Amino acid sequence: MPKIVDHDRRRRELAQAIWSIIALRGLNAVTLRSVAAEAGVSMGTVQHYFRTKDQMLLFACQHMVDLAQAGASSLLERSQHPDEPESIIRAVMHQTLPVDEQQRFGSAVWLAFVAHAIVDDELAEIIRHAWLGLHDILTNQLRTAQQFGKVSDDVDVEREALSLATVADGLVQHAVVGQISADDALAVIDHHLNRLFTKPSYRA
Amino acid sequence: MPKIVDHDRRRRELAQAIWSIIALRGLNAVTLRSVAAEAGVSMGTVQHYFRTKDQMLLFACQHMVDLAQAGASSLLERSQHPDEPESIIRAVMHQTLPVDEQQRFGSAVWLAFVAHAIVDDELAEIIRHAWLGLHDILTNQLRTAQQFGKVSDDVDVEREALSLATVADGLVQHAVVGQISADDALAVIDHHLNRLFTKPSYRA
DNA sequence: CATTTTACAATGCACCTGCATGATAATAGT
DNA sequence: ACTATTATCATGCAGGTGCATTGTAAAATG
Repeated sequence: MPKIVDHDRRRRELAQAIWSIIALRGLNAVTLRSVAAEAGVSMGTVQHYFRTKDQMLLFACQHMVDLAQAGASSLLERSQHPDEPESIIRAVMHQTLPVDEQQRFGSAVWLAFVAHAIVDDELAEIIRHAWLGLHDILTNQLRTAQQFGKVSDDVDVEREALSLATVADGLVQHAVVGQISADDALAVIDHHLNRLFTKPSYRA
Repeated sequence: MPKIVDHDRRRRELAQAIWSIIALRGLNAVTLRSVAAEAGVSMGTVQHYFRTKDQMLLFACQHMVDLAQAGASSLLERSQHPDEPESIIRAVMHQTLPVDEQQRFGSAVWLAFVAHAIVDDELAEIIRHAWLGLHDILTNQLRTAQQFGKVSDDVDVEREALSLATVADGLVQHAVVGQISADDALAVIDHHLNRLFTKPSYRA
């Protein structure tokens, strides 16, 4: 095993251990030793793949962003018809909410990263970039929807995209802390989207 | 000084030191020693007013909630005319956003507490209770607005209150991490409120 | 086969952590 | 004035922290 090791793959495996610790015990429970134990390796191994703890956390966050963006990309490609922006936006929004245990897991980790980004500018840079990606997807889909007459030309696409993104993030907060259920969150999202998209007027 | 000491007042002073550390260096920079240094006292003094570090953080969070609720209460009492729910809601929402340096400070601390609440159920309880208070204010004002015909009877007050609260929280995230400016956040809030409140139809 | 490279582990170290203990001084109560 | 109370401090301690060093064994390379 010792020579043919895919470093990035190994780092990704370690990232999952990091996520587990963050979701279950919080960010300050992440130590070289706890990560090593969670991953079932020695501390030296963790050090071998991450020069410092900071870089370890940055990678864990970046990898989470990468996975989310990959999911969004596959979601975009899977939609053959480009005239379904509403379902695409709805799917993207649903993807960010803690609808199942795995997503709840991810939402908790993400929230921890966002909070830590306040005092870690490198982390903030990663998060801002991720948000920009989401923003681009939303604006593109909204513009497409406008072209197909599904969304009124009066709406400010930029503002609406920001609005949708912030609603999702706020809902994640409330859901993860246990204030609301995932269904409540979905209802709010759907309510927003229903107001945004002009329903097909019943013409028979 | 040694006998006539208002314990709660002292704890509130220490809470401010804790907030400073959280906002500037994050939650895991909060230690008995750092709090003592920030407050200009010895570590023993901090221990004298908080039995454990956990209780210290809980008090710091609870006190932040108390201050916010006091601000909201004075805001409600200051409005003589009960038929101004829109301005009240707008003021409450603006109060949560990082519009000035002090609010930015508070928003950062609050976000740190929320994120930590994921793995600290006592903290989560405080936060859920605070959110409930905000929710009550919003629903009450929305219902009042409905009685005065300022808000359509069609809107689901509960859902709309939750929607407003989550929008604010999401905007706080984006603003504190530097993705958007406070003005951007205010614009989104105003946009939401403008859609919610029926404008006085130009009838002369 | 010899050698270099490399994945992984074990350990040591200076520092920090929360918390407990003991000391000091100043006041409140009597 | 004496004593008990208490606010504050200094210090000690066991455990945890990130990181550096060293060791070891298993391949890949020539």
